[in-house]
Amino acid sequence: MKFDALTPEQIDRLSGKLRAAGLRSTRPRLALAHLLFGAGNRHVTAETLHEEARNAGLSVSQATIYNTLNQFLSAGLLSEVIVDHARSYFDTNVTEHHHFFIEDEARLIDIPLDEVVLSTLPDAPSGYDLAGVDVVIRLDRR
Amino acid sequence: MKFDALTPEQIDRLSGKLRAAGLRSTRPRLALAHLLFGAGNRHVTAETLHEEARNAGLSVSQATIYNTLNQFLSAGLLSEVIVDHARSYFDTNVTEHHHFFIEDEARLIDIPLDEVVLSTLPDAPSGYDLAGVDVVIRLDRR
DNA sequence: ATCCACTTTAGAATTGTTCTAATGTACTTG
DNA sequence: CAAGTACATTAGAACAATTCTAAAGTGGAT
Repeated sequence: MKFDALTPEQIDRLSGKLRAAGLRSTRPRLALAHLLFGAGNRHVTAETLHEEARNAGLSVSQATIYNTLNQFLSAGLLSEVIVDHARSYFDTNVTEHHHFFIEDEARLIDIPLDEVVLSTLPDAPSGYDLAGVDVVIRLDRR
Repeated sequence: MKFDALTPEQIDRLSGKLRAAGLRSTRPRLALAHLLFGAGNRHVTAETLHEEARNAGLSVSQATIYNTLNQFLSAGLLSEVIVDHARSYFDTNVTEHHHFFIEDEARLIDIPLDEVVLSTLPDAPSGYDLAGVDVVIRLDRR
């Protein structure tokens, strides 16, 4: 899955996505965007994405992996999931939703928003606004 | 609030708590236990606890802060809250509950369990057991 | 085609945390 | 209650994830 393997249509689509987010369409960004957004929702860490890139025959530096993930995050193309302070997890699903986290496997699974119903929530303390509600369901292997 | 400032009653109480948790009652552990469990529920990071200890005239090494927090955690005297991958937060409230997190101030506030009602939860994927549900409500200064 | 701002990169730096191994201290046992 | 031993504490080194630096490269406006 080298850069050359992308069809002009794929390039146009990803390029457009980058542009729309205010980012230049560069070769490394296109390739990483293809890995990230090419098929369904994904969860990656800098390390897993870097390895995937290497396996796909791409040579991108670690710094670019970090830069790109952070740029995509600020641009709203990715969201971040905080479940583990050893590693940052990035999620291609940027709509509001929740997560299962399997610690043993360092693996995340999305939970659609409607599968978690919060029927009672406390008011935000005065002087503060609610910025988001994260529900993480931790799982153990049976 | 030096070690000498602890009354024999306080020492007995904290000592008992450490023993009950299977930990030797040592001078640094007693002092840190006093800071942690001396008054109401607390949230600390290694850094805030270390500073508090220094302010209290205690000289405990950074390594002891980390060792002690981790030992208290394994012993069930503390719980850990994962809201930020920059820092580990420890909570003296070891009962099930949830949190407000004010990112700007790096500050946590407990939410009693009954103030968050999860009326619908997804089933754990097959092969896995539910290990815990963490709800974090992120707040912004208005 | 040229230029300029933005990107990428290798490697150094930084940060929170853990490890190492030497010294010190609580507790057991004789 | 002395001595031994298992556990604690420590300073500093090591570590892992991430960010920074500054030099070389590239996209795209002109």
